[in-house]
Amino acid sequence: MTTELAKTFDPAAIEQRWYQHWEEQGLFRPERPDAQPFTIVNPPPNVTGSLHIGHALDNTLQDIVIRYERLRGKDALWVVGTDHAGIATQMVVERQLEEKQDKRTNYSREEFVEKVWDWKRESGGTITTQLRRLGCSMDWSREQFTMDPHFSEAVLKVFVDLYNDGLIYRDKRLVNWDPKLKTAISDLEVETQDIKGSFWHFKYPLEDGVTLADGRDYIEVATTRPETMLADMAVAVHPDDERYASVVGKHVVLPITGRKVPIVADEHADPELGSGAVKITPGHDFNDFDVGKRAGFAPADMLNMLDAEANVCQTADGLVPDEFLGLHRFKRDGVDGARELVIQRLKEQGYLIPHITKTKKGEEVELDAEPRTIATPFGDRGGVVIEPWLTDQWYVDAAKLAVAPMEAVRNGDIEIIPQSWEKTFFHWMENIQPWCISRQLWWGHRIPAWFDESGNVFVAMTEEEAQAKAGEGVTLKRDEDVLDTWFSSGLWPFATLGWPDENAPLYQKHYPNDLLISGFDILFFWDARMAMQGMHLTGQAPWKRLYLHGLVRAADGSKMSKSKGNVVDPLGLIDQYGADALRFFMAAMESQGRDIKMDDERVKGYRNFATKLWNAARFCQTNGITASATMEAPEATSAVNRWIIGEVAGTLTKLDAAMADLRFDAAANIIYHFTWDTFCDWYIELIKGNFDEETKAVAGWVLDQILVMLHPFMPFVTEELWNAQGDRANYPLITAKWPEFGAGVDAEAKSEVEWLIGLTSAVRAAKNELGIPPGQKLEAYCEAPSPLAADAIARNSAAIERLARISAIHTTHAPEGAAMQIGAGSDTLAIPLEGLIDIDAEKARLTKALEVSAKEAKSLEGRLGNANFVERAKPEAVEKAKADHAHHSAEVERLTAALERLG
RNA sequence: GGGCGUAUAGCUCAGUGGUAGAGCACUGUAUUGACAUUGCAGGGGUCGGGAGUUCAACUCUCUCUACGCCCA
Repeated sequence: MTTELAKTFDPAAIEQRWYQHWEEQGLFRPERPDAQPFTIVNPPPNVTGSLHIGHALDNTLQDIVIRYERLRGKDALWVVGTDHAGIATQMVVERQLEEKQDKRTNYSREEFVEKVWDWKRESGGTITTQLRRLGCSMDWSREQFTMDPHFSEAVLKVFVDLYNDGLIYRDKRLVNWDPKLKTAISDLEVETQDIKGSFWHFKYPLEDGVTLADGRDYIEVATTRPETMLADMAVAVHPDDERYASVVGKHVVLPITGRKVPIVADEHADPELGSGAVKITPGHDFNDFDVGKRAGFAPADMLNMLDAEANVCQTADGLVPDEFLGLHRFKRDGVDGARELVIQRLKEQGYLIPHITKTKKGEEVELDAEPRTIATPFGDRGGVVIEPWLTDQWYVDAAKLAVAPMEAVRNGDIEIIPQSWEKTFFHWMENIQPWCISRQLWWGHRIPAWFDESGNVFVAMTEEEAQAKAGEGVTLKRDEDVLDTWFSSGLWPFATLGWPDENAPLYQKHYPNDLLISGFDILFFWDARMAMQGMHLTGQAPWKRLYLHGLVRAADGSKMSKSKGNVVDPLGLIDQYGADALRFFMAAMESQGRDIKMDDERVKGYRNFATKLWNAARFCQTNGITASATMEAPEATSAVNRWIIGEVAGTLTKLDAAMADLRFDAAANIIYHFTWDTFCDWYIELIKGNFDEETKAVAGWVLDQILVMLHPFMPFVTEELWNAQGDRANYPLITAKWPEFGAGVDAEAKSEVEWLIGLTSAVRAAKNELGIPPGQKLEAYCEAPSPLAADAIARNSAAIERLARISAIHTTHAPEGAAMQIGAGSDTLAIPLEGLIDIDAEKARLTKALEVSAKEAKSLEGRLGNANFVERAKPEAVEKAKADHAHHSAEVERLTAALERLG
């Protein structure tokens, strides 16, 4: 029994119902113990996150692939879950405390972490509900969280193992320090922005009457960060710079602190830039750190002048004047900081070299500093300027781990799609820096390292093991820090499957994963690190293919951002147009290697497409066309039925090819055009009024094939229609079988139907151009029809009458007088129109067509007359040119004759 | 500074070494039952500029211009 359908498709009425049904019935991952596995893991969104348009794209693509593979009979597993998002989550909970005039440090670590868990239980993971609205068919029964006990266990084990392998180590060096969040972050979490700043020039006096060659008793240095002069430890000049050759090895006495620091020769100093001399602050600048090391300063001896909040503290040599202590590094919230005070003092003491410039009027003015654009590092979470800060942190030796993934990409074990990303991948991997993985947070995986009182470290899975290593009676204190969230999400492809238990059934069957789909924006953050960790820990590439998609941009092409207020909410689009339409939009717009511009009109167009299909199904139902019972195409005798079966076969072949290449846009367009153009506009029109048993069976079968092929893209409407078409005996579409049948293209049927279509189109076009009412029925004459035409006419008179509005085609000579000349295939039909049309209009129409064909024929003639072409071109190209030439020549003849007949 | 990408119809985008397509928009037209969230027909592009390779270039190479992204 079919279910009667409403006149208009209403997505909201069916989406939730079907999603619930699928999930409750366990249809996202049916038991298929013997089937070939197919595995995708989703990029775990932040537990604090909510669905944005980028998630919608990413997850739609994954769902299309997973539904496709599930339909193809595979044991398709889509792993889903969220990550604990160390900084983001801790910030959310701290903000909640702030609202109650409370703060984290009012609690013990354990109490605070418990509060985070409370938050997670209450409000975490809203995105998982939102992914359901998009129709994503993940295996929710195995939903994961990076802080789950088994996952945490894996993370600690990885830390311990990598430490034992010498791939994780503790080091004192400069890190990117976020003074707002008071934690180290990795270099990937730093975003460089150009901001307007200043370049100050100072005099550093030379000690003991030493002078430069030109007699000056000072060295000029320049800086964008004057406050750091409180911790300067040297002045560097280029070894080949003759201006300073005589003072290398001598000292300057710093203003304010009175510190005596050496002048060193180092290639870092660029003679072309400014004075050629640079101040060196090894404890607060990455370049200076290296210069300092070369100059013989050990990291432990490098001066530090800032605390964790970037307020000035006393340096080890005690030379910073009291008035600076406690000041913020620079002006903040309208309050002057160390920078401003340093400038003031230098100016007062005559050490500031003013910047002379001219106004627009040409008057000379004196400024404290030269205005400059400065590339400034900001923390991507906290949004404040990053401070290079000298601390002890844990590092991963990324350079060693990067070797295997690079080899995997080179030898094809990992295929990156689109391939153009390979270069970016290699460039980053080849220049990879040590990865700082410790974070000064409370929420996250606490580092399994214990220190004794003399600072010796013991790394172990548990305190007991660490104690055993340290020996009895030794007092141990656990490292306070937690691990970078990406360190744990890098284990996602295998730790979600039961690793490190290598015998875990899921791991055995579903690792390595088949495919990873992610935005290119996390290629380094996540994808590369997964590859590094995966290859080292499991010995295998975590996935065979890596598909990178672009960003979804606002309609004007700008990046979506909350601050710009141009964020499009995918849930709003779903409310408005339905999840199926949004999904289809994402698929149709996803051409490899390009960002997607948001276009509501296009989403609307795909909503219309769903409605079109809905109405086609409705039409089928009212004519007794119902669910088919076979995979095989029904037996067919009529040309139209044989033709449409062949068209399904062709569509299926093209669709499979597009899916194999992950060409989502091509796949979507193939099924779209088959459904709308071929099935709705031609097949249904051709069979109207002729619903014999064969036709009903074929039409029902074709509609079923459409529903299956379209299902990965539009799961809701297809499932609804599938079930409305008849009793499927507990055989839901989501777990149905992908089309599989023996029938192919029937060439005879194809030419016959194409002849019919050609005739119909030609008649419609001619009538339209001559202003004859489209509904008007006419008679035609075809004196000597080709065998194809004769058959087509004899077998399809009803369709010709209904579609082409030709009531009869006589195989006799057309009566004298004005007639419309219609071409169909190689045949010409004359349609007498005495008194109905303007003969001049018909002549004009034919002349226009004649000119087109004559031009084409002439051009092709020229090409075929070119010996070079005939000899050198591919035989197919020559053949095609010959055929085209024959066609156009025939058209010229036909149209000329037609014009002659008109007189 | 280095790398990558993009430039095709009014807009958003496909595209192949053999002479250019889709959706939307636009124009004309159609309404006694699948669908006006529709049907039918149509107009519209020297494929960013220039040079080269080739019998043939939107397609391959070089170069220029514009825009975007990443890294330093």
